[in-house]
Amino acid sequence: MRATIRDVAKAAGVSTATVSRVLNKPDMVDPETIERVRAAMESMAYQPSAIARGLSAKRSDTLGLIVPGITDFFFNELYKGIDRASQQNGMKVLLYDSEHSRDRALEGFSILGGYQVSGIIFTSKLVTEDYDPILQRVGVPVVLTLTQSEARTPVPSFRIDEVRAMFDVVAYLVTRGHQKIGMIAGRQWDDKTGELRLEGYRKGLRHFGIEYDEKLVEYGQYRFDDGYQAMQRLLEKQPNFHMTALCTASDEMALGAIRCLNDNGLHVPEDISVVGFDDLPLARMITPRLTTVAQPFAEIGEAAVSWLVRAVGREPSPSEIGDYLLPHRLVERESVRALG
Amino acid sequence: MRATIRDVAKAAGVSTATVSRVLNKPDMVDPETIERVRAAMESMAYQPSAIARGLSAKRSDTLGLIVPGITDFFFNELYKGIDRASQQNGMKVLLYDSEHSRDRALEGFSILGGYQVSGIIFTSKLVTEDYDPILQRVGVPVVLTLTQSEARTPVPSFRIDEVRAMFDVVAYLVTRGHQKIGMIAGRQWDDKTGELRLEGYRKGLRHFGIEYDEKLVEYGQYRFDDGYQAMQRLLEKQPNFHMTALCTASDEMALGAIRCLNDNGLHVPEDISVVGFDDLPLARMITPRLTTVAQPFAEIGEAAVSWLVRAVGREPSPSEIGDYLLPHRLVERESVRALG
DNA sequence: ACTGTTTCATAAAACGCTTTCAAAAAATAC
DNA sequence: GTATTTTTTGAAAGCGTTTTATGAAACAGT
Repeated sequence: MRATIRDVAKAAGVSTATVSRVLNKPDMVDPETIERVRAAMESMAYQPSAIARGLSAKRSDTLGLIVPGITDFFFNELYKGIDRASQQNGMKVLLYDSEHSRDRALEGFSILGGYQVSGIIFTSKLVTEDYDPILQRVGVPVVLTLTQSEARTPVPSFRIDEVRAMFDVVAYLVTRGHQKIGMIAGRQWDDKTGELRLEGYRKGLRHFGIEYDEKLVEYGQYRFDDGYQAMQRLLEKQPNFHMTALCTASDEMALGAIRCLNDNGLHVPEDISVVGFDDLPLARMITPRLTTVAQPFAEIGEAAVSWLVRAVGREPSPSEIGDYLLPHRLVERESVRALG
Repeated sequence: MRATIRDVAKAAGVSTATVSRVLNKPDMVDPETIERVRAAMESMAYQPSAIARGLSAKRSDTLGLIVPGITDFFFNELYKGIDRASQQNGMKVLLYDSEHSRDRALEGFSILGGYQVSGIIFTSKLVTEDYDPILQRVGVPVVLTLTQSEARTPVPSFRIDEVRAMFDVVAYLVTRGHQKIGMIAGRQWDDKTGELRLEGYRKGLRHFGIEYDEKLVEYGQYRFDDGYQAMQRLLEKQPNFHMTALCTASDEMALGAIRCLNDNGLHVPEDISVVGFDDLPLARMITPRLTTVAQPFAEIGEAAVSWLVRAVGREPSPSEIGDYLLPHRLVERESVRALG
């Protein structure tokens, strides 16, 4: 049997209220008493029940995290930031994998609600209007990371400037002498991110007076196999291959594309330059080291947690609810060749 | 305000006990009443408080997972298995990152205990005798995955036969004509796994009458940079390079070694063959595709959860507490060249 | 009609904590 | 010294469930 607060109280010769106070607001209790209570706790290895505390105090010091898929390669970095910041604020994190399903995501809000989480971090899927009812009802602050909202309920989002990031990639490529620049873009039913990156690509081309050629663009859902297949289609669309550089909407797809190119006897960056997106840890591990856009995943996670911690228990002012764009960075490595 | 069980009871014209029963043991209540209660729940979007339930029932339907580091590449696959199995059993998972620190790991047990978890999955770090006190005290079943125990408290472990796996690698290499086989092994203060894999390597060599040469062996702590540096040392130790194949204790270190070789103008598998260990998702993504030992991470996670679910609430018989060795598999890809 | 069983539902007591309210004790003011 | 404020403590209510007695109601069997 675990020791309860009553056991500690009895051992220290005080009431449970006092024990509770030395735990939560020690400045309200006599230093000498604190000492006695602490000793009692120590001696019986007392660990307060987070559950009971949660029930009583109506806050659980727990944050809920909803991710679309635990196996997404960016998850680890994002979680690292969230975990770090949570810890600093004395919070635990409850993880929920929505498995890329809208229904499971919705369910996630309910379930996390059942755990009395103090706030919820929702990741990576566009939040559409049909989230409104649940968003209204959930009763705790919600923040978005790596995505944004189209719902009417105002929700802050933490991400990078996708358009600008992809624009930067194109600019970088053009500077290195590339003109025939293709793209493997992201696209799925609830994906705004994909759109934005594509927009950045088009904007880049336009800015440098390059015409948009849809034969140079294919789509995938961010995973390795999608990248591989998209590259395959790109290759088939133009037998006389003349693309000199390729942007992608994710490092994983970049990897897929590179694998596909290799399988077709093409080399990176000799035959074609490739730029990734994300800067996953593995980007610097592969050969050639991948030039890519670094998303500050950990920082995004930390920022989201900080916001949540600040927002819990009070109504955040409208000015606090907006899009927080964190700085991205183009990491030059070896997968891009300067032309001519 | 969230609706409580009392609200539902009132709306349905029954007592809270009845509502609780339709939730937990519907077979004890009249179908008609169930209907009424269900309707009431529906109408007020009732979500039971997992917290209150946990406090009252003294079980939280939550499993605790302690991992050494969230950014370890194998984490995702393991978690996938754990999450899947947990869900099937109506359990949630609470994650705790010990950050490779023994103290944090110990603390993890306490904290998870505070959340009334029904069981704990401990991962990847050798459990030594100093875990005994906490293991005794924790009061819920504990299982180990990807590691084993030297503590006196009996704890089951789910992993592969490390020795055999590495033996298989050597055998595979020898069959392909390799004789000068090096290894980048794992080793850290609390690492049994590293020892076992090294043992398998030595056993393999012995079996095929190859002499163990310590100049062909270096150590690292499983991460990419460790592999890179170990390879560097290997290269320095023998200027007239004559190793034809290299086993590694992890895919990440294999990647590091390959990067290092590439940086030194050596190619895989033309100049040297490399075998990884783990079969991380990225093993099939890189060029060359990595030949490696597949650990059934997801299955290990599932098995661990199943065991836990079976064990909760009763004293598991001694025969159930042992080492569960799940089958590994050597995945042939492209990083090994057949000699001669 | 009178027991004896089932079946279904309720009232009320936990579960381990926090927190409000009020009182006791100590410190300060006059 | 008493009156007033401040500090420190305790009793008890409550958080939203589950669960244990316990009791009505319904149904047999005689």
